[in-house]
Amino acid sequence: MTTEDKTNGTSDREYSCPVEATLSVIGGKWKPLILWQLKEDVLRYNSLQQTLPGISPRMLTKQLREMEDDGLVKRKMYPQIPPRVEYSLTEFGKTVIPLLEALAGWGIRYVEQKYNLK
Amino acid sequence: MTTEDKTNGTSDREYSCPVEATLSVIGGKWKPLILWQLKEDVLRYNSLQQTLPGISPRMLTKQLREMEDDGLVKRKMYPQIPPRVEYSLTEFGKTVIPLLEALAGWGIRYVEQKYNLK
DNA sequence: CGGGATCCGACTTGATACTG
DNA sequence: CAGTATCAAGTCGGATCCCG
Repeated sequence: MTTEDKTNGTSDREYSCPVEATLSVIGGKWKPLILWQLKEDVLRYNSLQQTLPGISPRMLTKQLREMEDDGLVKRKMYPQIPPRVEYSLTEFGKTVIPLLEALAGWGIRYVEQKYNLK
Repeated sequence: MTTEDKTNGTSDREYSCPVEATLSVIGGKWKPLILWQLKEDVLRYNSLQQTLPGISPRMLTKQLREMEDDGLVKRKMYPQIPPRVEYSLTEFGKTVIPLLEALAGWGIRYVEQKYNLK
């Protein structure tokens, strides 16, 4: 961590609008997908990577760390050789699921109206 | 409009996930704010610009056009000198408002948990 | 196995000046 | 008034390669 490369660094930001705050938390390219995978499962790093089509380790780690910092995701590591790390949603993290469902629901209607009526 | 500059061109994209689709529509930096302003008012270009703190004309136009293409915003122009253009939400556009409210609601809880519990 | 460190290109946004 | 045109800067995500 030298000149860092923080992406959505949600730390110490001020939000003029709470919608912005939410989007900065779930708006990462892979975050919705990751959250969705963790919805009802505890998953290891590699399992996550396999369920996500084409995510690079860099991105997976980065987005997981950010969501960890934001209190959505819990990281549990077992000090073994080889290491074993499990990711899961925190209680607070689970509160985003309905939000994701709402976003998905609207997205479906959006796609419909776009390709039927236009 | 020569070499084009399309940003979130939501045209002809394929979404593996409907959440992505939604975010591409409302995820622009100023879009939530613009939609919020239009929630119950019809506004002219300049009025919009004045209610948005620090948006450049370029961005305002771009995001409005995208939302117009996506069927959220209606643009009505009166061919006068000087010109008069009014922006408003379409019926479909109004369906995003509850979504924005949900996002805002969660954002508020997020900020609370972040600064109280940490 | 679960990452960290680098480097880079593409996309997104901003600042400003100008115009029908 | 309601935008365009242009140029510059910032941000995000991807590709590797390497390590404990």
